[in-house]
Amino acid sequence: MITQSDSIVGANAGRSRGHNRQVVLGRIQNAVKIGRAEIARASGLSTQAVSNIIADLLADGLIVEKGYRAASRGLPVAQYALNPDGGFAVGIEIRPDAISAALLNLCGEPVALKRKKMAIRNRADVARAVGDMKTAVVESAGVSESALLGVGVVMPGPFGKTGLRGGATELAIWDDTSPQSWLSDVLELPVVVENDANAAAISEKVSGVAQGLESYAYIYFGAGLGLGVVHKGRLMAGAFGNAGEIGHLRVPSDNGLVALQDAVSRLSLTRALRADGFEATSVEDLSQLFRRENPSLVSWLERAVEPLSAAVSTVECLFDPQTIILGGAMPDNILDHLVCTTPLLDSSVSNRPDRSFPRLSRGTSGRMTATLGAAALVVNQAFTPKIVQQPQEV
Amino acid sequence: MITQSDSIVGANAGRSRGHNRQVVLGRIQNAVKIGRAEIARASGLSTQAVSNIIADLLADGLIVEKGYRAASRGLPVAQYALNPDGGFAVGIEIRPDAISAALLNLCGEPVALKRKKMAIRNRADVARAVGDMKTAVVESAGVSESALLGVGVVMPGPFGKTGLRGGATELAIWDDTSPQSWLSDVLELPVVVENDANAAAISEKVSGVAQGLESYAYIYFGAGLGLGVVHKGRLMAGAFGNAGEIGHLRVPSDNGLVALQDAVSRLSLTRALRADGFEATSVEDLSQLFRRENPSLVSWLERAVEPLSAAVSTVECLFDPQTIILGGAMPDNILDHLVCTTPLLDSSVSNRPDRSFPRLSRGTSGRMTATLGAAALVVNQAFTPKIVQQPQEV
DNA sequence: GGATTAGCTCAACTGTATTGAATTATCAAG
DNA sequence: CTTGATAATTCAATACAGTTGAGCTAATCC
Repeated sequence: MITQSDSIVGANAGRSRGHNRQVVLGRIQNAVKIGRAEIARASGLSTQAVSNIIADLLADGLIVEKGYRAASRGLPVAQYALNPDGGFAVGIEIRPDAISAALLNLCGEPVALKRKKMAIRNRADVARAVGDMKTAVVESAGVSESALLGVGVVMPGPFGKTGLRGGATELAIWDDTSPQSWLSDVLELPVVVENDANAAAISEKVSGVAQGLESYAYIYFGAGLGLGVVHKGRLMAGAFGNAGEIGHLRVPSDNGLVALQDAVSRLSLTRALRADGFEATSVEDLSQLFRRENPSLVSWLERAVEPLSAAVSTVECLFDPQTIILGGAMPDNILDHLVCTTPLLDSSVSNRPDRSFPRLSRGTSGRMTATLGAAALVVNQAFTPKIVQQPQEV
Repeated sequence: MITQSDSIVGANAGRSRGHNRQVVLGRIQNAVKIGRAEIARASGLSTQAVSNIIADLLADGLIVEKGYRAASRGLPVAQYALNPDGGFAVGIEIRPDAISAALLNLCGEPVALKRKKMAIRNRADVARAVGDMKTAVVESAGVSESALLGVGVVMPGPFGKTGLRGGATELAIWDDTSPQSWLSDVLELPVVVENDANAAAISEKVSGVAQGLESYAYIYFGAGLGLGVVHKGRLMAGAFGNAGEIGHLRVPSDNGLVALQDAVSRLSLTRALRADGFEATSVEDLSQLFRRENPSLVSWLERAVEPLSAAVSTVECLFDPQTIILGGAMPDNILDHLVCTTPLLDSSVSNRPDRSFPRLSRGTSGRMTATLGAAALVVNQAFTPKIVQQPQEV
């Protein structure tokens, strides 16, 4: 995703403070309600340091005091929680034919959504559309510009020149500078650019089934099929930002090996339905067809589970995640059906007796998943610190 | 690998210094020879800070001055390089029937190797064997205990209870505490525990074809087949330490779907040869059979490339690595042959026009690969800092 | 009601990195 | 061959952030 390779930098007082702020914020988010002493224990900082940072965060309005709790003995703890209105993140999803935007508060709750059909062909279109949508969504929620944490932008991958046809490549905006940097210049705000699957994955971490999870995978139904992988709390984007092109995985099906997304994806389903004379343009249409046990849909589902099962077991083998989430532009009932009916191999690293999460689960679905995810990327950054402890030092 | 989930900790003066030392060391390792000013520019630290750290590292004997270079104008830069004898890492590989050990210097060059056949059944066996081998290898190289950076231990995965049969699980040493912590107690040294594929992957980073690479994958021929993935300079171990169980991937072959390692692995080759009446117990035997164009071997190779190709394209799809390295307990000539003959899909994210590394390459091979890798894990830790810069802050 | 416990604050202290001026050694130009 | 420009390096002072230990406070336990 065209991140400028996260370079590793030296630490100094200022950067340490920034990091520690994020550590503390992350703990608060994770615990919902927590006191200073507990944060200190969990983060390896002194209570005093945590106290100072808490004071900062209060002053910045990012957190609020949330009552006292008399634990066992001792002075009752003053608890803190995120201030939902302490900051807002804009999420923008760009597709060749439409653009949508979302505004999320610090807790990851949506406070505004917009969607607009429009053709986007070049860089100027993108810049204008993104700017307009950002303004629209911010104004409709009545949020001040200064409360914006940043903008997350989602475009379908793969990014750059690859051996895969199709995708956003055709927007032809990847040529010289990275979209991340020029969008950041245009918007005068921090910008994160990701593909839809990765954004959806982070969305589940910020406010969804992946809350508290460290390592998981998200199989995303877009036009094709994408995979977002979070490992130790961080997105795994691949050397060139195109990891997780799971749609192009070769899987066995009735007619030999096919690309996974030819068997399992929104597009493959739409095509199958159309071949049988059914039309479904929205997620709701599909949901209805499923409720009515449309034979064409049922047959597609029957054909889809085997390839999907192969993909799931591949992901389990290679990533050993805590869970695999299914989500995206599909109705809940279909996703739930897939979660229930996809056979899981017994001979898998994931088939461990002591699991605390199901091997497969359903995530956020619907049209706006990726857009919400775009904003979630920004919220997530506020909570993800930079330091990873290593076992020991030299 | 049963790493205690790298928890994220707060930064303070001491930890910042530790981190910065590693940043500086990492730069020196990467550049081979480098001056303070350049390190400062590359790491985002002031020259003064780098100067102080360099003084520290010199005092600790980890680096040495390596001549002056009169660049264009100005004062000639005083250059520094790693001191090969500045520290040593012990690597130990445990198998059910044998144990081997290696000693690597700071530059990643082997200075001692040992191998011993012995049955290892329980924890006491492991503790004794590891201790003995460590002593043996350290004494044979005449290195002082105080120069030891740590011990890397490699055991074949998968770790813990999974749905996979076989593997080191049967050593039954995983029950209560993690081997990492009790071995560390026994040896009174920092210990890293990893599986063979991951160790081999890191070995290539420390002194091999992956030097300077950020994200790559290593397909490791052990008894079965393993995958080690390095992403942004760090090992990707999976939530439970069992990522990369690529051998259990279901791939298409002549007789339907099979586990990859039933078609491509040392064991599968040995079996194929035995079925045709040939015996090959060592890597050298295999190399000779290959040179003599043994028909049984040739036929196995012909059958192996298709499944291997499927695995390679799966890895490309899901990880988008800079390169995929083939290595392990196979002779160079066979690995080279596989690198050349394995078909690579055109429709892959990895098929980019601007590649600077081949999609497939050969890594270190032979019996000791994993043992060397075990030690490389320790060396690598000395160079891998804890802070990952994030695009921006809140 | 006194002892104990635990959260929290205050103030002094410490460790690191930064800053800006001074020093040194080389190259390039006159 | 001298002079000025250039860049690496060091020195000394400063700033920043976290730590430490004493002291305060408000609960629970006995």
